[in-house]
Amino acid sequence: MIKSELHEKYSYLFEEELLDEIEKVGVFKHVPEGEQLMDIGETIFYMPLLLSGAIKIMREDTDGEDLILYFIETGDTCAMTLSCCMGNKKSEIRAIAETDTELIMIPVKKMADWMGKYKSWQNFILQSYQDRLKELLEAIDTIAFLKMDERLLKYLRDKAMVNHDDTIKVTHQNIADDLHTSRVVVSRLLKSLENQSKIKLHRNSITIVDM
DNA sequence: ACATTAAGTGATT
DNA sequence: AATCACTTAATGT
Repeated sequence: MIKSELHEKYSYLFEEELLDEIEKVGVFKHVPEGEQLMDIGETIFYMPLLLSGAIKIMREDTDGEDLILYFIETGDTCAMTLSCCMGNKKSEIRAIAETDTELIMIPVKKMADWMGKYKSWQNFILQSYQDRLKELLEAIDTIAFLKMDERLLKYLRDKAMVNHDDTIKVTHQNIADDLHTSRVVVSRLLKSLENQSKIKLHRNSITIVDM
């Protein structure tokens, strides 16, 4: 079961021997929606390879308030673990399962081995690093340059994307927490987005009209 | 029927 | 955009 899923999702990236090694040392894990995978300051021992689902990556401000950075999906890995093999052992971010997620945990010490051994692994790591960096820059742009209503719309679209569903199950308060603003502001902006026919509001859920 | 939680709104800073 | 204060609507017990 693990084997078939692993091959299905990663055979286009990795050669057979590497897939076999991953299978041998990797630990399969199912993470239910909402569960925290990693917290700020925690030591990283495993690098996660996503098989299905999505994970929300959050940063924390000085008062302990959260702010969403981005989502990672199937085929992605965590950039934090990548910088880990360069000496950083503690996580700078918090990771929470956005949906039910299946992943394979690979011991961090294997990463360095495989870097020299498998070209495909090296490519994957470098590519992931690049992807994450790009997403981080995008997150900065979003926070710095977009107005709240644009941020909100982007958030909703991203969320719909990773959930593969244009109806999102959230409360206004949940959104406010993720975007680091207040519930009242979210309610008002959502209302105006609804008036622009971009979304439809229901209790505990929001439907995106035009993707 | 009542309590609780989510959402809507005016006014103020 | 944040906060307060209050209202209204939906849902659970």
